[in-house]
Amino acid sequence: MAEKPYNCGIGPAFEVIGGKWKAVILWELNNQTRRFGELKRLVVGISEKMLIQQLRELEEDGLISRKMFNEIPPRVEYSTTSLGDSLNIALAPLADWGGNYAKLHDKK
Amino acid sequence: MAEKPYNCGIGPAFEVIGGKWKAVILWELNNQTRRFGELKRLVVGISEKMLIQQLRELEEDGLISRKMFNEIPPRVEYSTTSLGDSLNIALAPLADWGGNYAKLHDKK
DNA sequence: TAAGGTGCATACCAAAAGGTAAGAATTGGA
DNA sequence: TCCAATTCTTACCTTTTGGTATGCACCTTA
Repeated sequence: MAEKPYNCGIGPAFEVIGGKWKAVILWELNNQTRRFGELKRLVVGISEKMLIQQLRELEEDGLISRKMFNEIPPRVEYSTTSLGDSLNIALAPLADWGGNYAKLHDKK
Repeated sequence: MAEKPYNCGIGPAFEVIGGKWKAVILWELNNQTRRFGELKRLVVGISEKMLIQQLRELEEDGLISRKMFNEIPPRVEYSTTSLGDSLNIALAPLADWGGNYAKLHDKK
């Protein structure tokens, strides 16, 4: 998933938050800092490998930032950047739509 | 890409418009009916196979409708349903965001 | 001494998504 | 007669994505 050019913004947006997990992860970081373990619990069904991989890519794209504390056991906190915040705002209507759609299609 | 449950609407939404093409296709149908060939030209880079496949799935999910005319050569027109319209509305902020993001990252 | 909590990394594999190429059906027109 | 236009199908393949399993490093606590 990496093509150009696009005649609208949908293409670039999906390059950044496409895939199964990224939007959900970013959404969990909306307005709150989360530890790695927290995210693992919140994002139901994700494996550690995927979580790390997606967090790295979100970081590379400037959507989230990572803060590491030199403690034992280790502690790492993830939070959105201002760019990530702006994306979350843009995702909100889509999340609403998805919520309604899920209700209509009786997904428990 | 087909899991449940989700704790937010982002999951279901991405089940429906996830992937490389669907959102772009739906976007091209925003407020206008398009023929198959038109879409092929508008959605830059898509193959016929992908276009048909994605159109079929969008139809199954109730987002677009297909009108076939018994003419030779054949003519088929695609347009959004009201559900598809509501999704396009929800996608608009994301498209805006993507447009800005693309500018910032000098993707020509 | 052993086990557990944390945040990773890595190797290997399976599944899904996407791409390429070819062809089918129909009729009008050169 | 042969080709063009249009929508769609099919077979085959490559790439991407995601999943499972395992291990590491460090310290705390039992």
